[in-house]
Amino acid sequence: MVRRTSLEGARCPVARALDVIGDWWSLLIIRDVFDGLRRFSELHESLGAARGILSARLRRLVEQGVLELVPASDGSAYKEYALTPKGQGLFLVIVSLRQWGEDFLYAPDEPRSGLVDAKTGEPVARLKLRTKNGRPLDWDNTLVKMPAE
Amino acid sequence: MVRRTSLEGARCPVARALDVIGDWWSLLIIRDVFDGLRRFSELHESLGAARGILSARLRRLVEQGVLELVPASDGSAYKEYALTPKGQGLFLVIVSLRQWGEDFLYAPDEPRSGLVDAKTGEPVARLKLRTKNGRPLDWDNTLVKMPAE
DNA sequence: TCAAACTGGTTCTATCTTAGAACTAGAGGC
DNA sequence: GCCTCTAGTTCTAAGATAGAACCAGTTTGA
Repeated sequence: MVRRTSLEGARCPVARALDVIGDWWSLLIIRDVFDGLRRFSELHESLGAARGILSARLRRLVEQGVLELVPASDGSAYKEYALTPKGQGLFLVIVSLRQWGEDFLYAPDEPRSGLVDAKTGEPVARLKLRTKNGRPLDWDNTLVKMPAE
Repeated sequence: MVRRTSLEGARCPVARALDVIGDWWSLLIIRDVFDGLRRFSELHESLGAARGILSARLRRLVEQGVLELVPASDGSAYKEYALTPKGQGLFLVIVSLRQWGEDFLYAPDEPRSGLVDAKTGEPVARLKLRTKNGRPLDWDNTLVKMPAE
């Protein structure tokens, strides 16, 4: 880790989250696992990260309970990486990053990939902020309420 | 930057997004700006980042069009940082990180902050994945469709 | 008015991380 | 059994960060 100041005990959930998956490679690893890559060598080839770094990141993600090592699905004696429920919970983080990237980081006419319903091919809708009652909300109409303490 | 391999031209929007805001400090800076902090000294105090690092990150975020320098709102000759539309687009990324952090990074009885409607105090709902038609969807029923090329 | 303090940085060095290559132990294939 | 593949570990050079020191322009206040 480069940031020597750990955010582990921070009051802010965003800071805590970034302390776990806010480094250079973790979210890309997790994206690849969501995309079906499981084995060390697959991840190494896909990401191009140095093996030492990849190894350290995977170990940390396992320690943090985001990934777990399970027996390889091809029946060999090797292991592969799988998302825990905690790791699966990161899907919307990936989706929000994807949607932002599609909106602001592509030339207007540049071809781009898109997330679709695997069964019907129907595109996934843009994520939307709503109140618990389902009323749409903009960011400038929100505020963070601190615990009563 | 630590990652020497730039992801700028990557085909994947997640990779492009992380190339812009995937470093150690950028998302925390943006979170603070969403929370109303604007001035260099406010951000420095809130984040505890070294001044040199904070300065470099802010400059990069301005270059990337995520933040912009505007005249300070107190009428002084100083400037302050504000979110551009591109920066405002990151709100759902912050919200998804916040919700994940609240779900998985807090002890069950630990007090936590929450995002609410500023006008009514009504809590913000969990983000939910849906198809364009509004049908709820789980992560394991999605796939990434590549452009026709 | 003019010195002191504040703002918003820049620059410096020691320390830590990363990239990339070389090396290794165990599993599989022939 | 021998060679290759898998999944790492270890090594070094190069690059990034933390924290302190420094500095120019702005504001305060006696």
